[in-house]
Amino acid sequence: MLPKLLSREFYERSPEIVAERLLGKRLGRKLGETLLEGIIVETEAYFGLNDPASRAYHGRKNYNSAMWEQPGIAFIYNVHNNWMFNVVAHRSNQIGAVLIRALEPTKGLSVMKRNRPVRNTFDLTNGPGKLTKSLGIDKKLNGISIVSRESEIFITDTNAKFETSSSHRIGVRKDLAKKLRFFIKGNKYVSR
DNA sequence: AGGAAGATCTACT
DNA sequence: GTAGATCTTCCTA
Repeated sequence: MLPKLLSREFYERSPEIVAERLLGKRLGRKLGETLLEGIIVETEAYFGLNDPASRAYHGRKNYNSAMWEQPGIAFIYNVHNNWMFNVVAHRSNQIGAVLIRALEPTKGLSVMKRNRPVRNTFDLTNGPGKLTKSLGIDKKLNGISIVSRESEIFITDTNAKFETSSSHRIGVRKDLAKKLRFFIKGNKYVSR
């Protein structure tokens, strides 16, 4: 039996809830015939106009418009020459996204290493810019749906059990009072 | 034309 | 652990 694909409804909740619930889920990336896969081990939630760390803070622009659109699509943008992969997540008529910060790679490691040559397997996907490089994700995939099995990127459910923890978001200049970074406790692929 | 950015790498103490 | 260079993308002017 195929693992259960996360539906549109999964993403139609506050980014904070979705960020926490995405931990332990399986992220699949189809590259032609090849399937790359990893477990999501670290995420961050971003809100809209009231969140100074959010790409949406300064209002809707060409590059950030995905954050206003339908939950369950990819939102990809560049920072310091690194692509950031986010999933759009918010309640209806709101704004928000979840940044995928780190994965534990499970399938297609040799292809990932070709995309991003590193000595140590731990360095393959333990940061937001690293995992997009390893998985071959860039702006071309901005706005694609990830709630169909035909998608180039999709996320499936697992029944893994683990402990989670949270902290303030990494690298942001002005963070909110809430802790919006979530990670799997003790996982070796968490970025720090 | 200039600047800022949710990062990463390298080279250190 | 921390500091500095990086040299893309998209913003504002």
